[in-house]
This record gives sequence, C-alpha cells and structure tokens, in this order.
Amino acid sequence: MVATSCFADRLAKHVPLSDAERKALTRLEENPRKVKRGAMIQRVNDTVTELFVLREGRVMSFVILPDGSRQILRVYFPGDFIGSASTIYSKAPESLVALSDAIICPFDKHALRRLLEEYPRVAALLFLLSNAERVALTDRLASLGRTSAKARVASFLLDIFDRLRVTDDSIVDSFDLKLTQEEIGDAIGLTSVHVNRMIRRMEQEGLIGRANGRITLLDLARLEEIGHYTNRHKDMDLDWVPSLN
Amino acid sequence: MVATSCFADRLAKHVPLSDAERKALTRLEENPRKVKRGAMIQRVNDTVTELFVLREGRVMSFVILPDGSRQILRVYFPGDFIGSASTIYSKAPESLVALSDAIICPFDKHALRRLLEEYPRVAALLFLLSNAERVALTDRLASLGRTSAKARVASFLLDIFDRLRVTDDSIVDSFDLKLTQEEIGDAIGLTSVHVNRMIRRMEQEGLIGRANGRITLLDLARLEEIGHYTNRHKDMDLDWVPSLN
DNA sequence: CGTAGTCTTGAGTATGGTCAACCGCGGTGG
DNA sequence: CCACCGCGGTTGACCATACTCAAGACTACG
Repeated sequence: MVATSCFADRLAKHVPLSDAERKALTRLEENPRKVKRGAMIQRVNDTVTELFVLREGRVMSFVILPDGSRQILRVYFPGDFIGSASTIYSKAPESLVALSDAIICPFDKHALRRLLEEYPRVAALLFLLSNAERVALTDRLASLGRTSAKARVASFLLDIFDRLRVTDDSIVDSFDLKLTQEEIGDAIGLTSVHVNRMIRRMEQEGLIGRANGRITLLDLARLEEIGHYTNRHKDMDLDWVPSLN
Repeated sequence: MVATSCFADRLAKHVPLSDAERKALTRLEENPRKVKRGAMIQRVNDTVTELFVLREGRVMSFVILPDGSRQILRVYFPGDFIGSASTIYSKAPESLVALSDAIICPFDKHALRRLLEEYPRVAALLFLLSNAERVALTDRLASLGRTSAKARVASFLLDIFDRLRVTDDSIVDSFDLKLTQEEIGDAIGLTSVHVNRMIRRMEQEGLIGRANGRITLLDLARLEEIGHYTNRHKDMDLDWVPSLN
C-alpha cells in the first residue's frame, strides 16, 4: 500500500497530477510527526532549514511583539504547506504552534529545491499557491486596516469556513472553529473582550449560531456584506500550470 | 546594444545569473510602457492575463472597500515584480496605479510560465522572492493588528527606507517618500489627519527631519524600537537556489 | 492670481481597549 | 466523591487612541 500524500490530494483537486509527481510529493511526507495541542513546532529566530506539510489537525503561525501582544499571522489546515520562509531566511520570522493535536510532515528545504528542479509543474503549482496565500494576506490586511470590529469577525469566520470547505465536503453551514476568542482576537487585531461582544451581538442578531464550540453561519449573504468578504476560491484557476501530456 | 533588465539586475544582486537566464529575463521587459502619475495600470475585477516588471518610478496596489475607504496593499519600486495574482485569478484582486511617472514592462502570464519551465533556477528565485513578499506582508499585518499609530508610521518609514537602499546605494539617511500623508495613512490603516499628527510629533522629538518632501531618519535605533521593526534584508540568503555550474 | 490639492491644527466624538468581577466547566488530586 | 483550580467566556464601568468635521495656510501650477 502506498502512503497517500494529503498535499498531493489537495493539489489534485485543482489539476491532475502524474504518478511520478504524486510519488515525489508523497516523499515530502515520509516523516510524519505527531504533535500535541499547544506544542511549539518552530520558534521565532530559531535557525530553520525545514518546511512542513500539515496532514492532520490545525496549526497557527504568529509573532509576539515586545510588549507581549501576539499577532496570529495565519491559521493552517490539513493539506497546507507551512514555513516556506525558511527557504529564504535562515532565522524563522514567525513561530508555529499546534492549535490542536496534529500531524506534521517536516522535510528539508533542499528536498524541496530538488523537487522543484525535477518537476516544473510542481514548481508552477507552488508558485500559484503562494500567490493565493499572498492574496489571502492582503485581504486580511485590508480587513485590519480599514474595517470595523464586526466586519473583521464576520470576514474571519467566512474565511475559515470557506477554507475548511475546500477539503471537507461534509461542511454545509456549520464548523468547529477550535479557536478561543483570544486567538480570534489575536488574528484580527482585537482584544478577546471585544471579540466576545461582537460574537454575542451577531448571535443576537441571528447572523450566527453557537452550540458547544460549533459555529453556524445563519445568514451568509449578510455576513459577506458586513465583512466586505470575497470568496477567492471561486475565481481560482490553475490552468496556468503546464498541462500533463 | 542590449537592453538591460532591471529585474535581472535586481536578482543578480543576490545570486549570479547565467547569460541565458539574463537574456530570458530581459525578454520579459521587451515592451516597456510609460505611464503618467496617477494612471490606472490595472483595475480591480478586470480580467487580467498580464504581469509587470517595474522599471522606473513607483506603483502601488490597493483595494477600495464598499464604504469608499482605500487600503494600499503594497508600494513598488524599480526592479519589483508586480501583479503575479493574475497567474491564479482571472479577475484582478487589486488595482494598480502609478504613484509617479513610471515605466512598466508588461508581459503575458504564459510567457512567465514558459520561462519557469525552461529556467528552474529562475523559478526557484521567484519562489524565494514571493516568500520574501509574504513575510513583508505579515510584518505589516502585525503592525496594523497590534501596534500604535506612531509605531506604524515609524516602521513604514523604515521599511520604505530599507527597500530603497537595496537598489540605491546613494541613500544614506534621507529619501524622497513621494507619498501624500493620505497615502501613508491608507497604507498603514490611519487617517491622513492622524498621520500628520504622528509625523509632526516625531519631527518635534527629533526622530525624523523633513525638507521639501525629503524625509531624513535622524535616529534609526529609536525608530526601530518604536516601530518594532526588523530589517529582513539582512538575514536574506538566496543560497537555496541551485548553483550555476 | 485663482484654484486645487495637501498640510496643519483644534474641538468634539466614538470605537475599541482596560480593568475587574463573576460564571461555568472540565480536569485533578486529596 | 467532591473540593479546588484554572481557563475561557461574559458583562459592566470607565478610559484612551484614533476618527470626524471643520477651518485656515501653504504650495504648485495653470
């Protein structure tokens, strides 16, 4: 039996992969490692030469500012490609911590380089994905820079929702956020107290529902309007990568 | 005489390029186009298939939110690679406008694809650069999410300063910002009024000087401390790309 | 010399932060 | 088995940072 690569599966959702490509991608996930919730995977300023594919669970990247406040930079889900900054910086610019029990697959940055040399289609795919990540970041930048607390919460929930749905077809309108309100706040530049106020208000207004940790999005249209949210996944088009034959 | 590629020059500052690579990169800049200050290069939601290398002048990318407010996502300088989102999205997620008279070199996204197929080292380089851009964005994200108005102004000035120095050795401690205070505000999530107050205060405190549009950074150490700024260029290491031979 | 854009400053306001208290729940150890 | 502890959520009172509105000054350019 061949071990499957969740990263390959993720990519194959967009473009067909050759067996050789799939095999090469699987090799990145040869060394899966279990990590417990709260475990530090990478610490800011550590010397790093590794990247990761997240196979299971959730991970976040963040920085701590000198005054102790934290900015969560990105929340990662299974199939995500993590820590590519180590290709260009010798010291990690961000920390990585598991948000839940997780399985990560570390591999050396030189293994990635060889992969890209041998498989130009994979190189093209990674280039595309990093552009998608870039746009996700600019969306949040606009959210932090120019929108109200309520809008930030709304767009954050929608973003997580849509990203989870990319890989999990069973999600219809509710999902496990698995983040504390403090973590939400640290992701969108608010305090936990104010996140709570916003969430409660949105609940009272019938925009969202909550039941033992699960969030239900009750009025997607209004949430998107409030959050000035655009679903980027719809417009994504991976035809740019060379075709298989 | 061969037309030089400012993009190749930029890359060559980090890693040696072969003649063939240099030539291929130069081909991206075969169609330079002059644009006037204020000219719209790309409008959000337009169908796009082009990318650009900025040869001369300054360009910004931004979005306008439904309430009319603007978030500037990135300011670009000569040698920068612009608009790579068009490789993955058919509709532009951001607008591009010239901040000064500029020369841009548009090329088709398929030309880029062919380049990456033929020149894996260039593909690796672009992958690296997009990672550097990603870190620059996360730095600003942390700035917007978790730091005060004064800190944002300080780190923004330092960022521009350091980026200009990458290509312009003549810069010692002063530079032409070429941005209105409203534009600064739109980049760091403040109003022009408040940007003005911060700048004036920093001037009075002897942190910066101003003379007909030129900004002088008088106390780099304190500015870096105030802005929680890290110069990412110092730690950059392009050794990851395959060597030439 | 007039006009438009930018800068500057003040007065008043509001959004979101701070501080503090309390609740509820799940885990843990006596 | 239950008391205790600690974390996360909830709420209120108060505060501060940055926004809004508005007016006037400066500058560049026709």
